[in-house]
Amino acid sequence: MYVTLPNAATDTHRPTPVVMLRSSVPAARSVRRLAAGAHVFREGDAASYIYEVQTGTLRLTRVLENGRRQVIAFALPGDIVGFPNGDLHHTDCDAIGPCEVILHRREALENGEGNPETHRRLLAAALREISAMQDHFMMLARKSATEKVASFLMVLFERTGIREGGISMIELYMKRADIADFLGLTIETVSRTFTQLRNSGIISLHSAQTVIVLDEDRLADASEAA
Amino acid sequence: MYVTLPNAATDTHRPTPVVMLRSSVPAARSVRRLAAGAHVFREGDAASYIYEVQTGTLRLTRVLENGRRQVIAFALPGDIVGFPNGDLHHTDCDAIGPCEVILHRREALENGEGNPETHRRLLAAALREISAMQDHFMMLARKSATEKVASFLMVLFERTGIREGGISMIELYMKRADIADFLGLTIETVSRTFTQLRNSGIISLHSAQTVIVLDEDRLADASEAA
DNA sequence: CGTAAGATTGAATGGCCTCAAGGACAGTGG
DNA sequence: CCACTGTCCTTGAGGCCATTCAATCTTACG
Repeated sequence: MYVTLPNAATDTHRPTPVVMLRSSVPAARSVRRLAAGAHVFREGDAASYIYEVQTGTLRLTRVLENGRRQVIAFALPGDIVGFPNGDLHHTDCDAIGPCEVILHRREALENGEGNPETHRRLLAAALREISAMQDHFMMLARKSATEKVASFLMVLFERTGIREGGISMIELYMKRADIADFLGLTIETVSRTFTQLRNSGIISLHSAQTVIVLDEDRLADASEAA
Repeated sequence: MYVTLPNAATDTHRPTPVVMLRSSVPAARSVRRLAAGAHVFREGDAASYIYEVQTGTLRLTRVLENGRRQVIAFALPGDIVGFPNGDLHHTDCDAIGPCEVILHRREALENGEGNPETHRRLLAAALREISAMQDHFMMLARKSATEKVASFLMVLFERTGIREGGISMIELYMKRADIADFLGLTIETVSRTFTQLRNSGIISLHSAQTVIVLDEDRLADASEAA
């Protein structure tokens, strides 16, 4: 998942309904269940598979020797991760919570392996990935802390938000540290920004992990530039 | 071109020698010459072609309605740009100086169009692009102004630097504003950082566009964290 | 209840930005 | 040849936002 721009010309992630997934994936597909915290692959691992998230959330990270870390993306249901560069994976990937992922052999992307439809889907996912990352550049380079956090919540709400009895809520499966490393901020700044959005009456925090969206319009405003 | 990390596990851009390009591109390829400032494509244009830079430098940009701009990448000889998302281009692309680009039909990436070798090359370029952009995230999110500018000069030197009579130099075809929008800084900060590197004796400025690298080791040090 | 991990809040610093002015340089026309 | 002009680059002063360092609060869990 990337925090894209509201006005982006490309609709990067129309969330793929599970039903659609079922029909477009060969019956004999390989599915793996992952416990919370389980790693899918590590930087330097041989890239044998590409992974399609069915349920749960994956986290892609990169680390520098000096400890600085960057969360590249959160992969939500419908997202595809693990595109290789050469023969190796170039990020770490682990499950934030319990997950189900579909495994695609790398060859399915490279030559279709006899299934043109899968080939097309994987290639399209790779190209969509490029576009989404370009949008994400804007975030990291040009947005303020408030804009970043608000954008983050907007995207998360659009993709995994729940409306229930007139209440709009978001479950944050990731920790503050993950959000900070994803947005290029510190934990403290993320926390302060949540507090600020709360004091503004835009959101409410049922718990640290559960966000209630009180005013979607003002959240959208906060995610854009002044 | 992305400013990647020195310690990145992926060698994203082994500069492809022109000779190699020649041999791997079909003889009947389509080449286009571009004048300085000419645009290759604009956001929203139909993506009919993918472009491989042979000579010169291309600039990929994205703009927000409020004027904030992000330079996504500089494309140097050997780089491939214009990967579509859906049927459209999602960035602007123009030539910074006179350029020669090779045109590949979009179908060559999508189905090989009867040439498996070209298909393989384009797909590999797309995957390399993903990896390079992930590295670039580190830059935008986690590096200081000095580290950004030093990294930028390092990459540019590795890819287009000239050693001549014991002198190492870099031609900057792009303006300060382009560098700033690429690194997520302001023009003033980029200029000040150049001055600071000059005062440190790490570089020297023959002109605003010509950088002499006096101390490669210290430039490398400046590009990494403390 | 005690411990540990995560989240929040406070105070102070600093790095980058903003606003503003001046300098370098090429192109143009008198 | 030389002002004139526009563009780009540099430099300065001041302010703000995010960070850093540090302490407290919350929550989960044995």
